[in-house]
Amino acid sequence: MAVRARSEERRGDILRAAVEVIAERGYRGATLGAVAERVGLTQQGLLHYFPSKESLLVAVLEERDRWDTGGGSRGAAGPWRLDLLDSLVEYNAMRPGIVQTFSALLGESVTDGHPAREFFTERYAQVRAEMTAVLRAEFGERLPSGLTPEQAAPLLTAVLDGLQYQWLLAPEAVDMPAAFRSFLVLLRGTA
Amino acid sequence: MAVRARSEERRGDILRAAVEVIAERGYRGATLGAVAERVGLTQQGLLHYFPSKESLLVAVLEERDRWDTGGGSRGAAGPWRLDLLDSLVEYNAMRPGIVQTFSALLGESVTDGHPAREFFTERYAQVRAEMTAVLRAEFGERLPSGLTPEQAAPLLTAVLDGLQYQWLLAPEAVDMPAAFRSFLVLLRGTA
DNA sequence: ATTATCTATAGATCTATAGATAATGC
DNA sequence: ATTATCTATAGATCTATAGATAATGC
Repeated sequence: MAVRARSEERRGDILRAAVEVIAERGYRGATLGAVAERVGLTQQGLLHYFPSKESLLVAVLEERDRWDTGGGSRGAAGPWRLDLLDSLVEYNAMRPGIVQTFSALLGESVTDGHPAREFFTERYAQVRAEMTAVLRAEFGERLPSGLTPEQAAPLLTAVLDGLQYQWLLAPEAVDMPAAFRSFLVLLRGTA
Repeated sequence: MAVRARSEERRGDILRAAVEVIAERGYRGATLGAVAERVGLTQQGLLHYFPSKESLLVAVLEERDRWDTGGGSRGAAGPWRLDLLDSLVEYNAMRPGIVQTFSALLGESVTDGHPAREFFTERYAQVRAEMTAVLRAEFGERLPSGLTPEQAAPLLTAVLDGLQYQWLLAPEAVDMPAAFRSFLVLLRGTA
């Protein structure tokens, strides 16, 4: 039990280090050696915990999934509300590292045969469905603009991602939370 | 003159091949050998035209700039209109390769010290300024929602990028041009 | 002369496998 | 026994430099 606990701890350390290194260099640019060094292991020592580079990426993505769906503020079915999304954006604005990791991975994932491609494809289908539910809960079948929740959901999703890139590239110039609130004004039809 | 012409042609071929390979593997994953092979050269032969991998990337980005600013439909100062943006999105939806190249590069560019980072930082500042001008031309100082053009411009930009990722990951599920038109509905306040 | 390409190769890395060694838990 | 790590290393690549060779334009 104690051993298992220590082992789990080690894996957790490695995952955190991997998230950092991916933020800095992307998945393709990340090396097992760089991740290992960050937790005080040799590259071969790291492979004891994750038998291949791809298995490490998969673990990072799985943790992300748990974080997304297990996080306290909502259940897996997602009782998100627009104002909670707002808080999420504010929260993200305080964690540039994680935002950078997943923005880099999303970008890479559109290339052919990328090991995260399927993850993101499924994830976005799910996010669109959730956003549709949020919008329906907030506005019913029609937003003030006349759009349906199904029409607005991909836009809401796109704004979240697109703002992240702009903010990562120019954090001084782009106030991500304020911009997101402006988008909510747009959805609600008026200030 | 004939030599210069042939040389320029070769460089153009190499650039096109580089755009393809970057779409498939990103910049970090792209190899000079893969690009060279696509134009029937050895890797060392390619280095005669571009002395380093980074110089090839720079040339790709410069060509993109020329394409963006030199394209027939507007001058460098950018007499864009919202309905022309609409056409641009439709045009992009027919060119998944190029969209993939620049979406992959944007994603990579947020990682530390990426050679395209400065390019994208400057480019987005410029795009936001242009979008602000477009919105001001269309709506004046206030959109129907009450937002200022400055507030709406990053959102317009974000939607363009975010929709591209969703579309690249699931072209069957996401109708990018239709979604963009929905966003225009949102900006205009009503259908 | 200059331009276009090629062969050879140095010098770096990277992932992953093999196998040894030490420490831990029954 | 099992777990945790390490050293050694095979096998692939990759970028970039050096220098030869052939072709083109004065």
